[in-house]
Amino acid sequence: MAGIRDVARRAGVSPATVSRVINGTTPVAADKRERVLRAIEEMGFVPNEVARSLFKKSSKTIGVIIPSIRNPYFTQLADVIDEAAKKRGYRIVLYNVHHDLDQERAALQMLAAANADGVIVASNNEALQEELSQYHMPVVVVDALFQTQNVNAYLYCDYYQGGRLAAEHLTACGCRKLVCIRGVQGLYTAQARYEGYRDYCREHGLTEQVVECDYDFEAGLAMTEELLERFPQVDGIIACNDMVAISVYKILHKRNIAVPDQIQLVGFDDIHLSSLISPELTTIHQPITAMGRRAVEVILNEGQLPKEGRRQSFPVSLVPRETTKRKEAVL
Amino acid sequence: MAGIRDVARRAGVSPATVSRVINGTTPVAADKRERVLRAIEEMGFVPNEVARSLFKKSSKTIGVIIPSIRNPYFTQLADVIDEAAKKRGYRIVLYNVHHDLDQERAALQMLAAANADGVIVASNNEALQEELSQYHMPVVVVDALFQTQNVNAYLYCDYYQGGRLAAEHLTACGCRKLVCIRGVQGLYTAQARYEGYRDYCREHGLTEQVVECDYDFEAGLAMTEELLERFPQVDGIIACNDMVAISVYKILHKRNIAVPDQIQLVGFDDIHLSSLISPELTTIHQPITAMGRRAVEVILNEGQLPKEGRRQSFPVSLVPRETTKRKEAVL
DNA sequence: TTTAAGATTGAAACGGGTTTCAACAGAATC
DNA sequence: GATTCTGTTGAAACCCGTTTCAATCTTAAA
Repeated sequence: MAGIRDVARRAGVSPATVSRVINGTTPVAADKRERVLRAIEEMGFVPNEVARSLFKKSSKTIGVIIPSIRNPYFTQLADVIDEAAKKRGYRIVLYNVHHDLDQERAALQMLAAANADGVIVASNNEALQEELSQYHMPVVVVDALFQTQNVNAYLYCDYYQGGRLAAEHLTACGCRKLVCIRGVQGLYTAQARYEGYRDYCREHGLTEQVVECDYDFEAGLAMTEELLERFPQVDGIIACNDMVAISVYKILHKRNIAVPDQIQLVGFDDIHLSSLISPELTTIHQPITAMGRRAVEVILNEGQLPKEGRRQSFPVSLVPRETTKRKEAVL
Repeated sequence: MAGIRDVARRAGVSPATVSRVINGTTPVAADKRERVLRAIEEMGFVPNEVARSLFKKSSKTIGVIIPSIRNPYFTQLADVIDEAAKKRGYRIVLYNVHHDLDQERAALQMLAAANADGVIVASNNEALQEELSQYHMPVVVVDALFQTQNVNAYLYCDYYQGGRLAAEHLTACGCRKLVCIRGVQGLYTAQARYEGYRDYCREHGLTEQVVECDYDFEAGLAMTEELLERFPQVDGIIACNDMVAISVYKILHKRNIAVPDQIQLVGFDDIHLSSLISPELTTIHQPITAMGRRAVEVILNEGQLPKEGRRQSFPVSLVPRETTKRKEAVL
């Protein structure tokens, strides 16, 4: 492994000069630059990133912490962040913390110890929010919202409006017995969706019917069975996310319940998959791409940062597809 | 940011002693150890991982290079590797190289420069195989196979057998006009699957019908249209992977072609998703979990390493589900 | 021609743990 | 009591690019 001193010796200059050639920090005489470049080429020298980042206190790395690599919502987000980061010469380190607080804490600590230039956290552990500021690097929380101010930004969607839209759409499509599968309590993202649904129901004289479910499909499968047990007359289901919606569909399909004819279904997130499966899933679109890109901007301190409360909300929209009847058809 | 020298001062010992307490490399007198631990606690000291890895030339990191983070096959693999690595105190750094040779080369270089302890490559660029050995770290190639020997191991499946199994199953289920959607030529994994299909056809007097397609679903959608155009009488389709199979189903569904009644369908990989969608996908199972775990073992040099040719093949199996008719039903 | 200003360059310090090496203390052996 | 061995400990070197600082060399202004 050739080091910068080897290159320097071969080129007949000092290590400092080699460094300057590599980084272009200070002009170097043309002939020396030439010799240095040739030596680098000949020796296949690649500067050691560890040594470099030890001094610079930057590793050109952005940490991305996601609760599950199995949920396409998060991999899609990670993909967007990855692309945005690479465009600026940064790389991302993806930490899959399996919804586990300790793993998340460990990831944060590792990132701090690895001189990461920032962390994007797509995780909901309120317990950790307090600790986030002690690491001296920019932190952006995506898809969650808390009261604490020790984070550079919260990027989230108008989940409340999403809940409303879903309920409204199902109603417009003819449903009268809506059931909301809400995410586990305590999560803002889950709570807000539910409240949107709840308020819409109250305003329109519909009965609230709620079950609670984790964000993954195993939970979705089990919960759907229970849901059908408890609410046999259901004609419209709002799932807490697309993966759960897909599980719901699976159970309905297995039981020969026609979608959307007997029961209509709305998901949440609008992951790619939801338009790829058959039938295509009606869902609430989250601007994942915009959120991911924004997260990178905030980390790298570009453009206008969110001021008041360090929060930035993104709009959601309903994407009508095949698991609900077309509104026109209903009229 | 407290450093080891700060801790040492506070505990009234030398930095060397603090280091010894942290790493347990040399016995330290009980009272001093006590003072050091207290100082660490009080100052919230976390050793700087960069400095540590600069000296140790190890960063407790395993690089994982995947061609696409959108394909669940790779994220599932990454998840398994992640779990196996964490169990041993290593972390993974996931590089999503978007099927791009330059990005892959850059990832490798970064990993080398970052003192990674090894790299698991799930990518098929033969061009890169030659370069792999120049990085002085263990490299394991998963889901690919080449002639070069400058890699610690190749872990792959019996794709050929997979191709045969798929053809055999479809035939057993009553299909006579099989079409194979094979992956792009030049990839061993794609070639072997195709050859299994081809040989089975030849042995049983079936006509070979082949189209070629990238491994992602956009390509799958387009290719299915073309396939139906070129082979209107098709009654059985073998897709190069599950994502493509899902796209195929989507098009068939859209055209009101019944699966499995009119056309039967077999995927490849057996990603989680294939049993989650409706109808559940009949597919060729790859032991992703076993491969991922093995990859980590090889990187960390545990257990018996593959000897002859540094290759290790894993068996595949056919998982009959809902996109093919049950064999019994046919008999 | 002289002086001030600017461009290059290398020696050495630096960042922050880790390890080597020599020194010292107390214990065991003769 | 002298000697050897074992257990502890700190000073300093080390890992390897980067940067500071002062020195050297040009070039331009006076």
